[in-house]
Amino acid sequence: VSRGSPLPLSFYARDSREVAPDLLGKILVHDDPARGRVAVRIVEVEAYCGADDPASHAFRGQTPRNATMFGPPGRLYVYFTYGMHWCANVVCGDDGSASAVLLRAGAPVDGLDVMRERRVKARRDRDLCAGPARLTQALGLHGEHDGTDLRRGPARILDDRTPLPQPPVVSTRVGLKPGEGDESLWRWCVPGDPNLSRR
DNA sequence: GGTGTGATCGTA
DNA sequence: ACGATCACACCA
Repeated sequence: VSRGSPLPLSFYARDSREVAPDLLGKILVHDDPARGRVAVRIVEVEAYCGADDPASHAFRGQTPRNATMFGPPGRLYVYFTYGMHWCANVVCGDDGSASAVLLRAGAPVDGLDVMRERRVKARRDRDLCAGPARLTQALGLHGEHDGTDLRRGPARILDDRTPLPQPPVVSTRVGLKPGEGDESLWRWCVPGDPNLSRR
């Protein structure tokens, strides 16, 4: 089901606002040695723009937590928040630019049974990956996957050249404080997809 | 469908 | 103290 080719480094080595819409429709896979393969098709993303973006973890400079953001593109930046959730980003741009794309939602395509076990609270399948922390939990990703090379695994992004059903729709980012970049149109999603974090 | 609130702890 | 969130209660 989840097949495709890794994306070239040049795909990731661009501004996150260019990479973000291009990530829609791509396959995010986690080949867990213990649980097997789980995979989703990416349907919702947000761009975070390094030191210039007050909403970005990179805004206040490099720390041990966000170091992966400041590294080379094509890696996974996984962070812990609200004392209980993990969220995952794709590192973009040049080495040191700290540009990244938050993965906010996916359409499950493989390993549905394992996702349901990991996300016992999900009432229906469309809740499995509808949200950044839900997606990360369903895929079985956490702190140990911070820094993963997305062209190598165990977490990877694949392109199976499936066209989007409709062109991406842009909107404002979710969960930001007023005045800290909340007005920027840096969220993209596949319109009408049932797995979005907001309907 | 919508809104409001508590959980829970690493980070700065 | 606060957070790139979630689940649940409750109202419509």
